Amino acid sequence: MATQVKKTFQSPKGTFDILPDDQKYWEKVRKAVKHVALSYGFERIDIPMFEHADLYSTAIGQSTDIVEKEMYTFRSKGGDLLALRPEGTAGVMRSYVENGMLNLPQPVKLYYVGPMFRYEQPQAGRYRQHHQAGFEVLGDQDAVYDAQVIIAFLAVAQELGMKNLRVEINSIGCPKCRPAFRTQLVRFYKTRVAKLCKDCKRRLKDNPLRLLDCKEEKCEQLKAYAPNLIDHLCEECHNHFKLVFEYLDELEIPYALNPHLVRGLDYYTKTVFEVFVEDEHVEGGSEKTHQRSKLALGGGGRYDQLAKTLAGKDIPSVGAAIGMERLIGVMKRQNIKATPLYKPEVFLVQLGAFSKKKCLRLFEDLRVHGITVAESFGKDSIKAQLRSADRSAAKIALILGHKEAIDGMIIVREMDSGAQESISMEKLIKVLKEKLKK
RNA sequence: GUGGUCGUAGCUCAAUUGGCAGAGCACUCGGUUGUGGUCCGAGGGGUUGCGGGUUCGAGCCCCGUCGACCACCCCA
Repeated sequence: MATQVKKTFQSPKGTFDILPDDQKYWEKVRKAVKHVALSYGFERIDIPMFEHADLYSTAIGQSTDIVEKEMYTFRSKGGDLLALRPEGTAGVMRSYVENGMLNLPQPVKLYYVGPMFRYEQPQAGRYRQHHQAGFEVLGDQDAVYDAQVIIAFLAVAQELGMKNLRVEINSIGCPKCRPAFRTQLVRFYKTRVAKLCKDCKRRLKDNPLRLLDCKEEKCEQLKAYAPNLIDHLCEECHNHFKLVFEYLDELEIPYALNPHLVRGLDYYTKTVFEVFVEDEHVEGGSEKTHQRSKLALGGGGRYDQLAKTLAGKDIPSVGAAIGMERLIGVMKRQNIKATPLYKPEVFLVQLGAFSKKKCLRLFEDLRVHGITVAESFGKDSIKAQLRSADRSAAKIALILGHKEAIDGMIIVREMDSGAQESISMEKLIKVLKEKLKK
């Protein structure tokens, strides 16, 4: 062997392992998403984790941050320019068109769960590989679905027992009314350029709508006087927006109109929303102070223009995505419990080579009867095995000594009380099922 | 991409001015016949994130680098 060069491997920047101890939270979230999705009629779809890169640049927009600097693009050996998916909606729409879902009864409701990839500076709750659960309603323009997507989103959080949620909602208009508004906005800010922060000066040229999203103090002040999108919606957008409110009100969903809410993806039209949670998160590197702030759990909106951009088709749609890492982070901070996935019911203790072989068989018998068995076959001493049994939290230990193995008997020990009895092997399954109330 | 704080055992953290790298928890084994938890004892674990430099001597000082966290930016 060549000289050993020490290299300590770390998971790549912004990625992380989901360890066994944490799986229970992920399982709980996946279960809630699945249950809610199916109960609202969303069926599962799985799309590739990479697509042709131009699918995203066309769908999301050339001048968005995601496309400009956050995409993982690479060339395949065949020369195609591909990209790891930075979000789910574009791929779902591509699949809808490609698989002729236009011929299904409309709308088509789909949900997905899986990793997304963005090349960004990581922070807590922000990763280069993160996971989203998303709902999409494709092929219907009715405002009722804008509301339903929001309701489904909240239902997931509610099913998990989450508190302090708030929906912020806005309408960013459509190609009929937005350009006129944009012109007006630019006109307003052009006379006040001097008062803007340097980022907003840039935004004024590239993406004026985002001016409304700035958090700088001086820009905040200007915003108060800036023209409001919702005051300049065309009649169709206005009526649509009003209906969304009416549907949310009908179900008494608490929401707040945020006229400055703008989302960073080009494909949105009409309704946009984000769901926030009042969260306690750590601020400051060394001096850790806890500060309450609102954390975005996810968001979404209507994207009636996306299919036109992508395929020249008219497929009005609306969707939302939940950030799973953030959801789980909040669950932990709100002390929401998840039950462990692995809970052995009985622990098998073997003594001696003959017994060990018999136990291997017994393990199979118990397993096919639906009893979860744990073991530490690698250990020989009864002491070590019972210690493992104790830590496994199994209710019952089965002890098969050499003598019992020959006589066709086995010792059933209740771990809590320490009471134990020797019974014949034939009765074992029956006795265990009684004790475990199966 | 820019700036700030921080990296010591699996985890939580010590180590005086630059002077022998430690503790608790966890893990493994033992406390005499085939019985766990409590208790007692022992053991395994570290190139102090990594690479250079200064120094008789570096966990500590300097430079670089990687990573985590925070802010900007943006978002989930």
